[in-house]
Amino acid sequence: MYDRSCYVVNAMTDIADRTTAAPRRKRADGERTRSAILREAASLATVDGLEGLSIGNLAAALGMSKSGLYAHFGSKQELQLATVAEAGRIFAAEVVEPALAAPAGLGQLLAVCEAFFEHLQRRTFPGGCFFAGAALEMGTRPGPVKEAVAAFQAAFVDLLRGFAVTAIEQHELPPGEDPDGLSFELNGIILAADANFVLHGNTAVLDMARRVVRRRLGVTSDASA
Amino acid sequence: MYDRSCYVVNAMTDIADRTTAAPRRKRADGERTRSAILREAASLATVDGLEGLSIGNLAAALGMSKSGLYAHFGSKQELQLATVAEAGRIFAAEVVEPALAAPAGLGQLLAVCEAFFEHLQRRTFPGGCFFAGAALEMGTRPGPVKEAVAAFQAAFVDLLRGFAVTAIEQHELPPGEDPDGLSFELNGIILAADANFVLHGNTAVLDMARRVVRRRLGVTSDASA
DNA sequence: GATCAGATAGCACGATCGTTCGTGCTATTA
DNA sequence: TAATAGCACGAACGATCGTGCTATCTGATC
Repeated sequence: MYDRSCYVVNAMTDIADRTTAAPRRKRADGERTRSAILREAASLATVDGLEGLSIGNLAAALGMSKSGLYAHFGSKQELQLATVAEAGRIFAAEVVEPALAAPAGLGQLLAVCEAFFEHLQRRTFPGGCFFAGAALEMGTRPGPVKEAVAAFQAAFVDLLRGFAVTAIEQHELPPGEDPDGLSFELNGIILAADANFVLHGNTAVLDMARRVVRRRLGVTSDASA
Repeated sequence: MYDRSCYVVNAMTDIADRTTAAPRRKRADGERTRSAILREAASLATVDGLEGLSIGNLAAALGMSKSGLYAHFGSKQELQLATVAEAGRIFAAEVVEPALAAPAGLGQLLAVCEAFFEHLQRRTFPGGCFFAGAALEMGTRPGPVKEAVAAFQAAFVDLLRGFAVTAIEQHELPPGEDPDGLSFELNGIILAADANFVLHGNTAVLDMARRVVRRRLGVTSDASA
């Protein structure tokens, strides 16, 4: 069922894009600045949180004025929404898309976990996984930002689930395996890896997470050396 | 190895208590007020975060003045440390101690997970697990508050690990089982349950988490009805 | 090259942040 | 009962928050 994966990936990539109306931009420098702002915003948000992210700090980090930055979005909430969308694009590019190159089924399931651990280890963001932090932070704050984060998180678990279903169909996993339970578990391992990595900064927890994933999926750890 | 569990539990209960110097209190009403402040602070922190928790909001929620509240702690960081300690006491009382009543080994492993899920379902805190949110939030902010949160999180995983070791010694788990990997996994399931519950507010994810835990521990789900 | 919309900056606003100070009030104790 | 000390208060501080308004500048279009 390749269609299912494609659907979910497209959903993940475009989730927050469709939450913002078309801005009708004309000049290229503005678009460049906007991209630079969002990249920095996503990075800062993993440290200070989406709510703790302030216009003043963000502008100072980019060497521009508060009002000049503010004019790109019109409100803090729009900035947050655009930041979530940017983080989604980065996540899709760094974690999801590399996994799609792997063999469908168990291969993609392993690949997406490995890509996530590399995403952490490479320290794309100083505060670990953007969405892990954003989910816990915004979960208690109703509004469009929370909805965007929740939709992305659900789409990611759905992606895992789709890989698991294919793996079961291809008899790479026991027929009695529950796709919902498995995707829930793998998501948990990913969250535990992020939490421990952020808290203790030790890359050893990522190796532990890799071992746990392989063991859970019944893969003989020949690639550990 | 009952001593091991006791050691960890005491460590968890007292982790943040020893981080604050003796305040030399004399009057009973002050102690009562302080307790009320900390209970409310722990609750508010699961919604706004430990950093987003503001003196003004906290005072307003308690119907007292900012300065009157502030005098109890002397700085926001001291308030945060005391709040972490209070949350630790609540977690120990609601999640850890009930589990100690269960049969040592696998029984305690199951009981502590179940107690955690009930802790969520009962909505002790409006924002789910205090430490799950605090870990992601403070992980990127070096200082004594982060250290207290990290110590508590490590102590909890150690608790799980101790239960797992006992369960293996008692042949309730396969001899090849890895206590580090298992405690890491269970911690992940707990984090996933919290994240999903907070994001989507659906108690169904808790039932899913219960199923996943029982299946992971090889328990026949006779208690599902 | 003139025109115009978009990009950026400067300045100021009301609100809220953590924090400090001085002052009564009250529970405790000698 | 008088003295002491902890508790709570109102007011105010400098700083920063998100958010507007206005002016200047600059890249794109004819």
